[in-house]
Amino acid sequence: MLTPIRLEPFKVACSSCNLRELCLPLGMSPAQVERLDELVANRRSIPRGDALFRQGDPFDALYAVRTGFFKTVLAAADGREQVTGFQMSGELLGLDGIGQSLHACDALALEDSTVCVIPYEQLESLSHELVDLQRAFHKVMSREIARDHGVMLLLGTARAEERLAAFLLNLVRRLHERGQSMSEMILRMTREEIGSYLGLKLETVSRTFSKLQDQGILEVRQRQIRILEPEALKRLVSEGSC
Amino acid sequence: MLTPIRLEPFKVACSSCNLRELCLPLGMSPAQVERLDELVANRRSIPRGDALFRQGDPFDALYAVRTGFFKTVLAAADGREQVTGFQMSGELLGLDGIGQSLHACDALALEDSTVCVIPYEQLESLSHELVDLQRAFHKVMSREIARDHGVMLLLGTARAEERLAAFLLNLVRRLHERGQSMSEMILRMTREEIGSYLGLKLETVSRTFSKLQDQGILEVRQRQIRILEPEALKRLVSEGSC
DNA sequence: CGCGAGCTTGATGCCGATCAATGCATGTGG
DNA sequence: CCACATGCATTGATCGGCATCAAGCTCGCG
Repeated sequence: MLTPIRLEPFKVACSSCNLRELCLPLGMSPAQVERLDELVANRRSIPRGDALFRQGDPFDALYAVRTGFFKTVLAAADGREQVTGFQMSGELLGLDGIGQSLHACDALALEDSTVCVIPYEQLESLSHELVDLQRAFHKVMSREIARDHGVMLLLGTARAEERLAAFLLNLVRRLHERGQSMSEMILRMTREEIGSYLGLKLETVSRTFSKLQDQGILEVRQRQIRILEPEALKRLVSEGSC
Repeated sequence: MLTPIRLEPFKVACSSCNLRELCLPLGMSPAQVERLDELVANRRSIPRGDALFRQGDPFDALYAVRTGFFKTVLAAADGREQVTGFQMSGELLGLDGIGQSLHACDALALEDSTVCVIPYEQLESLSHELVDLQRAFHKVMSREIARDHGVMLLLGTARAEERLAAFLLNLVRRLHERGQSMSEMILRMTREEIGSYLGLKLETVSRTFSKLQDQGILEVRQRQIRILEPEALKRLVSEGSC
């Protein structure tokens, strides 16, 4: 069943989007980005809690997060779930669906969000014309693969403290790239969702937050996190369990 | 430093390669596959234990395994390592290097192997001409992303028994697609490498093999594995820890 | 034949899961 | 405006699976 595409009353334009340095247009010339405008003509709004797409939905478009925040969730046969990623503005959703022409995971909005719809067939045609678009797209996919390998390393070898530290540093870096603070953030996801992403239970996530707070590395107030000792946090990641 | 490319005395041709249904040419017309022959002109031999490329090497080509067996390894700052994948004939190596134009992991031959060299610049140009090549390449990358997400699910939620069961079923399926037995295989990797891939210690891998043997599900003789009860093995995977 | 890499098996300990209770913020209806 | 419900987070007590440490074992190979 096709997920309905809701047309917004006004046009989107990559060429005038302030996310173009964080999104697909990265590395493309202004003239080429204008060609992208033909392609990315539609937006869609997703209220908090709703799915952008679900595992098994037919794949016919990629999505770029414009505003808001998403998680992607993979479900196993027996019902267990794993959060495979959190996506913020400028990041692409749906890359894992190309291979089977079906979406491979659920994408759920963690807050009211808007996305740009990138019809995949058209992306293929256009990247056929624009070498730089092709190149940019390949880089996006490749970086996703490299990111996933990093997560596998984390899940395979790191202790709870290190997992959480790496997660927070990654999150705050991406937020900083989007103009927010380097040391403070408001988490969009629950402890349970963090735990699912990191291969931990929510109680462990909560305890680890408390421990990092006791050590004076973080200040934790619900979902408001302030990093007091960024160096100590980085040390946790780079020194592993020593 | 560039890894030297050794030219083989005779030409490689995708169009006459018996791996074309498992490799990049999947889904391309015979005429188009012939165009690939221009591109994939070189082979390289890698003796067992040697690296095809290493983390940080400049990226300028992808590699398709022709014969043999590889592992890819990601190293953390503190020296810990994680095997991120095992690759057999027809599978591509180096996809995670496109994004940074540097190889993101080590690729090591687990037995004497040969690979086809796919110069990346030329792959970009040619896939610019051949829509079906572009499409096939996107699918390969997308499937790698989906595979990685599956591994993340395994690492995040599964117990040792289930991890090993899923690993063995995946391996035997891929070997079967290459004409080998559905129930028997010879492992190319050590217990330690399996453990690294699955986020377990080698002792746990060994114990789990023994347990599955005691249960009559497997017959284990060193690296020779026979699956006696495929259904029981599948049940371990789909029912999780219940 | 003896060496060494890789594998198996046992004993013990620890990290994180599990079970359980309480706390805290937000929202809703009487 | 307060009582109560609900969802999320924190904290404690206990348990269990896997890691760790430590011997032996097997097999291929010089």
